[in-house]
Amino acid sequence: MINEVKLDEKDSRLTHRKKLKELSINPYGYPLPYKPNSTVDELKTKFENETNLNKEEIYIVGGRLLNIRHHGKSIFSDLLGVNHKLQIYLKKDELNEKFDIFKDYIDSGDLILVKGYLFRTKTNELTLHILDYHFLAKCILPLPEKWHGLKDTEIRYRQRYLDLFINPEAKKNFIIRSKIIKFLRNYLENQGFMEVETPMLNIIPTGALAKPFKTHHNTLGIDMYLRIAPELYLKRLIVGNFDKVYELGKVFRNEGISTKHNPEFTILELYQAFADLNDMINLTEDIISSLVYYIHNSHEIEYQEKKLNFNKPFKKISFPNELYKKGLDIEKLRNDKEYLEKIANELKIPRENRVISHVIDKAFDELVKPELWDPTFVLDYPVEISPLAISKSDNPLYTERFELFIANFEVANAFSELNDPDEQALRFTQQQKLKEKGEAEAHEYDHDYITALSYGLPPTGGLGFGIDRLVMILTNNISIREVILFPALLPKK
RNA sequence: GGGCUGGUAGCUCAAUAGGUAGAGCAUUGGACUCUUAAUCCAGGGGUUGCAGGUUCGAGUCCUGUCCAGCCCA
Repeated sequence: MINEVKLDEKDSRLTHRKKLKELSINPYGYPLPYKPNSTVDELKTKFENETNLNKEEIYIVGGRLLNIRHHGKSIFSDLLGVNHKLQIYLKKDELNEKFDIFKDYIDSGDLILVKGYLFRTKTNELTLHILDYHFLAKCILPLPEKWHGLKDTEIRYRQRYLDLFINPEAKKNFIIRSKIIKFLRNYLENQGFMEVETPMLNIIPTGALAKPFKTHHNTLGIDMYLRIAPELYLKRLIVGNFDKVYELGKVFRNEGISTKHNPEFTILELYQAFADLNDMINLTEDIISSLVYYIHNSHEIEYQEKKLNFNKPFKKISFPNELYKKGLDIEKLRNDKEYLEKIANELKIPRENRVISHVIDKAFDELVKPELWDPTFVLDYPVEISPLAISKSDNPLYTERFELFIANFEVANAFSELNDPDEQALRFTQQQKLKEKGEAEAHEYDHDYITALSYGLPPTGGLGFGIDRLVMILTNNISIREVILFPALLPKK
C-alpha cells in the first residue's frame, strides 16, 4: 500500500508555488510583460449596461482571484477590484498549456494580470474572455469562508487586509471615511482656510483636558509628550497673522480603550480670526448638514434604527440650565462643600477626584448627555472646564463655548478664544490649583503661549471636530474600531 | 480597574446529562467547455486559546492565565 501524502491547504498552495518555480514562472510577477490599461471597477462601471461589446478591444487588468469555478475544459472565476468583481472566462482550446497551469497551480486569493476581451454570458453577465494571463503574487495562506466571510472580530482587526478583501461592508466604512475627510478639506479650502501641520511631539501637552503619552528625546535628554490637541499651536499661527487655518490629524490620549475611545484618533481643528462663537455655530451647522447631505443625499439619516435630523438650525441648550432641570445647581457646587460631596456620592465619584471640574463634567455626562440625540449645541460651559474660552460678558463664571452632541456623542467643541494674556495666565493658574486638588486632567501652564498672546491674538473663533465619531454616525457603527483601519489592540501572545 | 459572554478543522458553526470531537464551505483526487454559494463521486484534515486540578474518563466541571466582545467605573 502506498502511503498517502496528507496535505493541508497551506501545503498544497506551497506545492503550487514550487511547481511554478520549477516551470520558470515567477509567482511574484516581476517583470510585468504588459501593463494594465484598465481596472475591474472601470470596466464594470463603463460596460455594465453596454449592449455592444467590441471583441477587438483588448483590456488588461489586475486583481485578486476569488471563487474559481472549474468546469472541465473551461474555467470561470471572479477578479476582485476595489468596489466591483469582474467575471473572467478561460477555455482550454485557446490557452493550451497555460490553461493547465491555471487549472493546476492557481489558488483562490492569487493575484493575476489578465488580458482579454469583454463579452456577455448567456445569463448576461459581463465577462472578460481571457487570451493570456500573468502571475502577480501567490496567496500561500488559506482564505476565510466565501459565504459567511470573516466574522471573528479579533482577526478582522488584527489582519484588517483580510477583512477588507473578504467583507465588502467593512471596506465601505473606510471608503466613506475617506469621502468625509476629502469633503471637509474641500469645504475648508473653498472657505479660504489653509491646512497646516503643527508638532505632534510636545514639550508640554496642551489644548485639552486629557492625560498624555510620554516619550523621551535621547539627544536632547528631555521627556516629551505626544500631543493631546493642536490648539495652542494653531492659535500661535493666528498671532502670526494667518487668518484662517486648520489642521486635520491624529491626537493621542492616554486613557481607556473602549468602543468609543481609541488612544490615537483623528481631529479637525480650525481657527478663524476676527470671528466668534456665533460664527462657529453657523460654520458648524453648515459643515455638518452639508456633509450629511453629501454622503447620504438627505438631511435625515438612520443611526442605530433611530432617525437623526440634520436640518438647520440645530437645537441649542444651555449647560447650567440643563443641569438645573436635573436638580443640580452649579452655583451651589461652587460654594457649598457639603453639597459637592453629596453630589459626588450620588455620582459615585472616587474621593480623590472630588474636584468641582470633575463633578460638573461627570454630572453632565450622566444626566444630560444620554438625552442628546438630534444635533444639539450645548452652550454656556462653566469656566472650570473651559480654560481657553472667553468668559461671557454677563457672567464670568460661564464661557462663550459650545459642544455639539449628536446621537449622545460629543462631536464638536468650539469657543470664542480667550485672547487676554493676563486672563489666560490666571486660568492656567486656576487649572494648576485644580490639579493640586486631584484633577488629573487639568490644563498645563504654558508660559510660551502666554508670551504669544502678549503680542496680540485677535478675537478668534476656534472649532474642533472628532472625525472618528462623525464617521461612526455617518456609517451607522457603534464601535470606533469599525472606522479605524488598525485599531489599538493588546499584543497577541 | 470590575462584571458578564466567548475562544473547537483554514473559515462559519455543532457536540443532550462528563462517555469514540461533527457538519457546511475551503482543500486533495476524479467527471464536466456558459458557471457564478456551479454540480456529481471519492478522500484527507483536530494538542478543543494556554497552564494546572477533579474524575475510570473532561470540549463540557473547578482554579489560574492570555486574548476578544459587551456592559459598568
